[in-house]
Amino acid sequence: MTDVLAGLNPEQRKAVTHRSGPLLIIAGAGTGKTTVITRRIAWLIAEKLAKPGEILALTFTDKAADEMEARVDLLVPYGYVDVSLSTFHAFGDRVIREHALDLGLRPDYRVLTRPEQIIFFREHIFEFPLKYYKSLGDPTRHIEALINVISRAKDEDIGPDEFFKGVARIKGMSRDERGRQLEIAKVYKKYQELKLEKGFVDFGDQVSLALRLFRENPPVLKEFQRRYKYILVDEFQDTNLAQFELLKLLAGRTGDITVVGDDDQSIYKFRGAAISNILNFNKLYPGAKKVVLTKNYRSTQLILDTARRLIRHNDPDRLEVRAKIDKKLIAAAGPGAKKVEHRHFDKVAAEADWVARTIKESKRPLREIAILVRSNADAEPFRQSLNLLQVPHQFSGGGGLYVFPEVKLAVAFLRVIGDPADSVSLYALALSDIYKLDPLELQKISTFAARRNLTLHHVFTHLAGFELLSDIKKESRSVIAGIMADIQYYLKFARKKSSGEVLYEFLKRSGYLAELAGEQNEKNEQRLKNLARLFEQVREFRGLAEVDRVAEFVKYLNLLKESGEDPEAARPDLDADAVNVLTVHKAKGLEFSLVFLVGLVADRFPVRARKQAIELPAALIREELPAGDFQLQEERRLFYVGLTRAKEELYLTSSVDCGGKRDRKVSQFVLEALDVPKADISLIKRPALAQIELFAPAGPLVPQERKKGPAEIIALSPYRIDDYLTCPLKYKYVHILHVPLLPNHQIVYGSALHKAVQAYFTARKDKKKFTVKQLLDVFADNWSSEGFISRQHEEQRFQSGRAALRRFFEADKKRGREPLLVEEEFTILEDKTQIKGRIDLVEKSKVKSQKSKIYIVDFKSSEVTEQEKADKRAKESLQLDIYALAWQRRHGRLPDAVELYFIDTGLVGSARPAEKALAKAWREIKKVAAGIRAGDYRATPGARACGYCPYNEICPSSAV
DNA sequence: TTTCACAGGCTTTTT
DNA sequence: GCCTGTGAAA
Repeated sequence: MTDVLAGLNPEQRKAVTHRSGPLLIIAGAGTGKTTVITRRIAWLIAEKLAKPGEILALTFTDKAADEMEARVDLLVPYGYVDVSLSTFHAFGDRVIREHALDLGLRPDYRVLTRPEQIIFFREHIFEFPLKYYKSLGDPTRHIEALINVISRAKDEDIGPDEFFKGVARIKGMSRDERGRQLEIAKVYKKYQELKLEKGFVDFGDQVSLALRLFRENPPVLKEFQRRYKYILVDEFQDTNLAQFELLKLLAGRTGDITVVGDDDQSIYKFRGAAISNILNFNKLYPGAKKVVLTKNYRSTQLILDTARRLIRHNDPDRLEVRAKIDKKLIAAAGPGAKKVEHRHFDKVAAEADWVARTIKESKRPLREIAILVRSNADAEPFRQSLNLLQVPHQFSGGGGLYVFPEVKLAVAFLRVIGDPADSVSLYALALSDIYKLDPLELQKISTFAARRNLTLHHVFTHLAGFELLSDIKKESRSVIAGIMADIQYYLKFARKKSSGEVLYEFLKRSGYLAELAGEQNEKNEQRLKNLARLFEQVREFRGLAEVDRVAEFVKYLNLLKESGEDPEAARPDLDADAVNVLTVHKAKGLEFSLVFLVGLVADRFPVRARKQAIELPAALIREELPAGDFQLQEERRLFYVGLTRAKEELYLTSSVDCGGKRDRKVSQFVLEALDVPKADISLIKRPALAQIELFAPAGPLVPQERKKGPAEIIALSPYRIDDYLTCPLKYKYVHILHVPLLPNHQIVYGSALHKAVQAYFTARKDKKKFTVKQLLDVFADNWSSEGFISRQHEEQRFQSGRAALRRFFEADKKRGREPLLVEEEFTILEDKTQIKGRIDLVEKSKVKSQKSKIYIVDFKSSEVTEQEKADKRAKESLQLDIYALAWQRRHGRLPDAVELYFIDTGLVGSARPAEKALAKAWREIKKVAAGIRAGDYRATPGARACGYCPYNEICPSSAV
C-alpha cells in the first residue's frame, strides 16, 4: 500500500486515490502520466475496490500497452495479472470475436491491413457502384481516397446508412457534389457488405462493430458493464468520436471512467482524433473530478517556459482557457537554466553541418541526443552530415526495405521466375553483382529487343539465331547462357516448391548468401537482416495464399507495393549508442537531454495545409471544430511536442536555402516560442562540409554514358524531350538503354483508338468513303488483350472505346473542318539539334470566310472531361509548341490554332500559338540538348515523376 | 488592388 | 496532375 503511493506528489496522489465517478487527469508533458495510470490500477486493486479482472485499461499502441503491462506487473503481487490491458482495437476485436455470430460475422474472420484493404477493394472494383469515381484508364485511381474517407466516417461513428441520410439532408449542395457524396455512401455500404461476406474486417470495424453490438444488444452491453467496474484511458486526446462513444457505453451510468490526456499534445487529427473529446469531457460528465498535473520531471524551466509561450498562441481553443485551469508546468528540478537557442543558416548543408559538429563536440552519450524533423524527407541532409563526421545515428523513418540493392536483387529474381517476360527485372538481374553482364553488351541486346518488340527473355534465349547480334562477345554469351540455364533450373524448381524455398535456393546456389555470411561486417549483417525481412513477407503470403508459388507471390507483392506496403528495413544494431534522428510524431512520449529541432522554416514546419483527396462533408461531422485555424493549431501542438522532448538543451535551427529554388523564411513557431521579432534573427554563413553531391549514391544499375562532341548532332523528338524533362535518367532508360517494358493497358487502348481515328482521317483526306463499321474494325484489329487488370476491365474498356468512336464519328461531321495532312512528318535542325516528329493531323476550315485557317491537331486518349482543362492542356503542351514551330519553319507562318483532340471524351482543347510560349519551348529544347550533349543523366526523383515511371522498381534514385 | 503566369512541392502514423 | 503562394503586370 505504501509502495503504491510512494514518491507521488500531492496531485498525482489525488488522481491515484480517486474513489469513484468520472475523473479527468490533465497531464502535461513530463508530469508522470504513465506512473499515475499504473499506480491507480495498483491502488484500485490494493484497496480492494476492484479485482484485477474488473479493470479495463486502454491505450493506442501495442507498445504503450506492453509498457503499461510491465509496469503494472511490477506494482501488483503475483497472480494478479489479469487486468485487461490492451489497445482500443484489440479490445474491440475481442468483443466482436466473442459475439461474431450476433453480428453476422464468421468467427474466424481476418483483419485486413491497409494495403490489404486496397487490394481487396481492387479485386472487387467492378462490383462497386462507381460513376463519379470510376476511371477505366486507371481503375485503381480513387481506391485509396475512398478507403480513407470510409475510414474517416468510421472514426466519426457514421455508418453507411447515416452517411446516405446525412448527405440527403444537406442543403445547398450542387447536383454534382450530392451525386458524388451519395456515391461514396453507396460504395461504403457495398464495401461493408463485401467484407462481411468474405469474412474480413478492417481496423475501423474493430471499433465500430463493437459499438454496434453494444447498441443493438443491450444484454451484451450490460454484461460488459458488469465485467468492467473501472475503465482507464491513456492519451485521451487521441481518441476519436467512435472510441469515445464506446467508452461512454461501457462506463454506463456509474461513469467510473478515468481519462488521462493533454489537449496540447493532440497531434493525430489526420487519423480521426477528436480534440473536442477532451475539451468537452466536462460537459458530458458535469460531475467529473479534475486533476491537473503540472509538476514536470523532465525539463528545465527555461524549456518549459519556451514551450508554454508557443502553445498559448492556440488560445482560446485550449483546455486551459475553456476549463479555466492553470496548466503552467513547473520544473521539479528547480531553475537550472540550460540552453534554448535558435540558429539560422544560409544553406541546409551548413545547418546540418553545424548540428553534426555540435553533436560531435558534445560530451553527452549519443543516445541522449535527438534530431527531430517534421517529415521524414527532411532528415536526409542531417544524416549525411552525421555520416561525414562519422557520428553513429539511427533514423526511424519507417519503410525503405525495397530500396536496398540486396532486396531489389531478390525481388528482381522472383519477378523473372514469376514472369519471364518481365524484361525490366531480367535487365536488372543480368546487371546485378551475381551475373555482372557487360552493360554495353546488354544495352546492345536490349535495344535490339525493344526495336523488334521482343522480350529480353526471348532474345537471350535465341541469341545465337540473331545475325545482327553476332558481334556480342564470347564472354557475354556465356554469361547469358549461364543466366538462362539458371532461370530454366529455377523455373523447374519453382513448379514444385514454395516461393520461400525458391528464393532461398537462389540465394544459396548463387553464392550470394555465402558471400554475405563470409566476411562479417556491419554492412553484410544489415544486408542479411534486410533479406530476412523479405522472407517475412514471403511467410506472410504463405498464410494467405491458396497456392504458394512464385508467380502468385510476385502478383501479391506487386499489389502490396502498389498499395503502399513499405516494411521497415533492418536497423543497424539498436542497442548501439547512437544519435536518434526521428520525426516529431515518433518522438512523442520520448525524452532526450539534448534536442535539435531542425528545418524550421515556413511551409515545412508548419507544413502547408492540404485537403484530403476526398473530404468527409463537414455537415456530417459531429465533432465540434475549434474556432481558429485548426490545421495550424495542430502543427503548433506538434511543435510543442517537439520542444518538450528536451531535458536540458534545446536548439532550433533553420536555413534560407533548403534545397528548393526559393528562399525560405524562418518558421513563425520559432518567433512565437522565443518571442523575438523577425528582424533580430541573424544569418550564419559558413562553408558546408565537402560537396554533398560526392556522396550521392552511385547508380549500380546504370552504365556510364559517353558524352557527345560539339559537332555531333543530337536527335530529339517531342517524346524524347518530354521524357528528359520529366527525368533525365528515365530518358536514359527509355531512349539509350532501351529496357523493354511490360505491355500496358493504357497504351493498348490509346494506340488502338489512335489507329482508328488516323484511318478515318486518311480516308477523308483522300475523299474515300469510310463507315462507322470500318472505324470500329480498325479499332478491334489494333486491340490487344495485354496488361488489363482483369477480363472485366478489358471488356469494359473495349466497349467504352467503341462508344467513344461512335460519338466521335457523329460529332466529327459537325466540326466544319477538312483534313489537309495526316501523319505529317517534319524535321527541324538548328545548332546541331535535330527534332523529328510526326503531326497527327493538319486541318483547314470549311467555313468560307475562314478558308485560309490552319489547325494542328494531336489525338489524345486520356480522360479529360472539362473544356477548361482541355484548353489548359493545349496551351501548356510543349509537343504542340514544337509542332507550331515546325509548321512556321516550313510555311513561314504560325498555324491559327493548335489543338488536342481527346477522343475518349470528345473534347477539343484549343490554343493559339504565341511567340512567347514558342520562345520558351525553344529554351526547353536547348536545355535538353545541352544536357544530353554533356551526358548528364542525373535523376530528378519526385513523388509524381517516379510514381508513374515504369522503371521505379529498378531505379536506384527512385523516390517511391 | 486585382489578375495572371510561374514555380515548386507533393505530411504525419496506428490498429 | 493539381494546388497555392509569389511577384510582376495591369
